[in-house]
Amino acid sequence: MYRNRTCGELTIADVNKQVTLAGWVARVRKMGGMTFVDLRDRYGITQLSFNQEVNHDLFEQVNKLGREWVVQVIGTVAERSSKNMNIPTGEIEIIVSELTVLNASKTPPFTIETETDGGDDIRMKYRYLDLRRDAVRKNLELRHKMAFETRRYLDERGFLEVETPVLIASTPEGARDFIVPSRMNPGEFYALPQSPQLFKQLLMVSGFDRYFQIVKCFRDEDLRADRQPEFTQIDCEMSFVDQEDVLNMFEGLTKHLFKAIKGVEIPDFERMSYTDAMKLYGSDKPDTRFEMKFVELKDLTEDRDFVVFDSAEYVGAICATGCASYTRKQVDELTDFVKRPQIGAKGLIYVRYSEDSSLKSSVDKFFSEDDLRKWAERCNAKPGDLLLILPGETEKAQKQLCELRLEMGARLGLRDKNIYKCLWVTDFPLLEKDEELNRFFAKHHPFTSPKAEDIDMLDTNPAAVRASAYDMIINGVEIGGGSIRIHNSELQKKMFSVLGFSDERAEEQFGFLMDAFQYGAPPHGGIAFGLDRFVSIFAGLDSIRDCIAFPKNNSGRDVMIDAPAKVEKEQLDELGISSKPTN
RNA sequence: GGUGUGGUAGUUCAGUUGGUUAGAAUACCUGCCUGUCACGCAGGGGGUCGCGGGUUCGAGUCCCGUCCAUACCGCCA
Repeated sequence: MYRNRTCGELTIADVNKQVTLAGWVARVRKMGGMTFVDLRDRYGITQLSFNQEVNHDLFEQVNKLGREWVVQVIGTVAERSSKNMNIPTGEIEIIVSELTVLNASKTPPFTIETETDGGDDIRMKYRYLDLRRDAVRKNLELRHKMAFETRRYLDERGFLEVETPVLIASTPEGARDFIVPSRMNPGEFYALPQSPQLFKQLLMVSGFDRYFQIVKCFRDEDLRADRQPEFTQIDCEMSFVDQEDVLNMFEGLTKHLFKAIKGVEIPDFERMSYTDAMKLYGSDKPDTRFEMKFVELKDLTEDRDFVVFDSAEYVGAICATGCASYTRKQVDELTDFVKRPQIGAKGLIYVRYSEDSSLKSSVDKFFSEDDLRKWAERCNAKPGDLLLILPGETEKAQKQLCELRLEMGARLGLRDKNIYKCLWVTDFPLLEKDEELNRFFAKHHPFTSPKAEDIDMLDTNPAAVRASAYDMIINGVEIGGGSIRIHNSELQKKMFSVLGFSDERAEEQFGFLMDAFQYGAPPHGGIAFGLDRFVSIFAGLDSIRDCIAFPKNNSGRDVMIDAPAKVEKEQLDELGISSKPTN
């Protein structure tokens, strides 16, 4: 037996007990005639105490220990003469009688402490050491709890977890697929799933009316702080449901997770149509922790010979509460912010609504104080506020104003990580037009059902057709999304035709689905959550990498195992693949 | 593919206008220390300034190229 207790559980109640502990040497403090060792496992830290006079040989032995050595000790729990109330085990220590080195360790490249001195790069290379740190370990524990509570909630409601294949076929729409060559079928390839979409719909046809799966998905696209090439979804599907049923079920799941894990009661989610979200926040995933909604000023800005406004399709403003005192420098910073190429505004117009009720703007040459007052009234501005105005082509200006709004929210401290605002965005457009290719793409995916009342417009005005699709947004992060699916083969065929698929191509790619729909497909719909993002929100993380045990870096590399890597020519030959020499 | 930021000791960073032998903290090693818990004190070792080229009497510092990391844009049904 290596141990009978862990390093996080012994308290004053255990005094005089003989215990066996095993763990890692976190720190050795040599005091001359005494040495203290912090012994660490994933449950905590327990202090070991060694006295030169009590056991000279043992004392010699302990003074040879280095950081991260793995040791086993047998000893007696004792009350400390000087206590450390900062740690749970701080009232006791182990008077060690026997010490066994189970394994020595090289000095780690960075310190294994809550506040490590290691940068991202080195921590990823030695991720197995990074994971010893409690900050990182806690994220994985949280992740486990969330997955566990999700399973509990869904199981209690009759959901079955069913595994779907990882080696599937590539499909044309959506993200780039990861491709896997088939040795037994030379020249042919599997693809890794971007989601189990088709399989879960087929499971509905099979009668598994409540399905879920916590499942890895794969997308071969560039990475971001919130995007990994392999990521985990809580994938769900239900039969005999309408949109309202799905929303209620998974609003319930979300509330359950908040309650069970964070002890937070979340009120009923706000709901917002896609159109409103775009109009009021310039985003289909608005951060609703703060208002600062867009206000349209176009009609109030006309006929003053200010060409910037007159030529603009849209003039939008946000009201930054209490920011009238912003200095020239601060306003310039904001101007530079919106002029960055990533945002691309030409400039920023401001109106300062001073405490003395006077109004001053960067466009005083064209507008009277009365004009400005009308703007301020419409924005519901009070003395002391600052209006920030961006003109331009509607979609672009709204996007820019959205970035500015988020920046202002951050500057004003309105994006508190401990506040959670949950939101359903609904009524997404079914289709999105690619102007270059002059064809429509599915905004969600090609299996999303149009709203019943909009189906007629599929022929006449496809762009106006709304989908029974919905996203769950928490604090401006897209946590999940789903839709009611098409379950009728004729409508599905129609959808493919609107998307520009020939009958032959639709048949070739998705014939099995339309076949299945002809064998009694029930009405169904579902949703998928990004578990990594969900955990990150709960943990207050900026990057999903911190809640993934072994994440990829920005270039899609695992720097620890050094993947991806070249393979032997023999392997390629066997697969019938010729390697293209690269420079 | 693009834009910004960064790359200096094991690690995290500082390094002025281009000017002596490139510094600090921490980690590591040695010694002292019987109640520490970020122990303390004294001493020591440790550098291809990412890489390549250029300008210059002289480059960590300026210029060009390149690689890597990172945030974002494009992309992500």
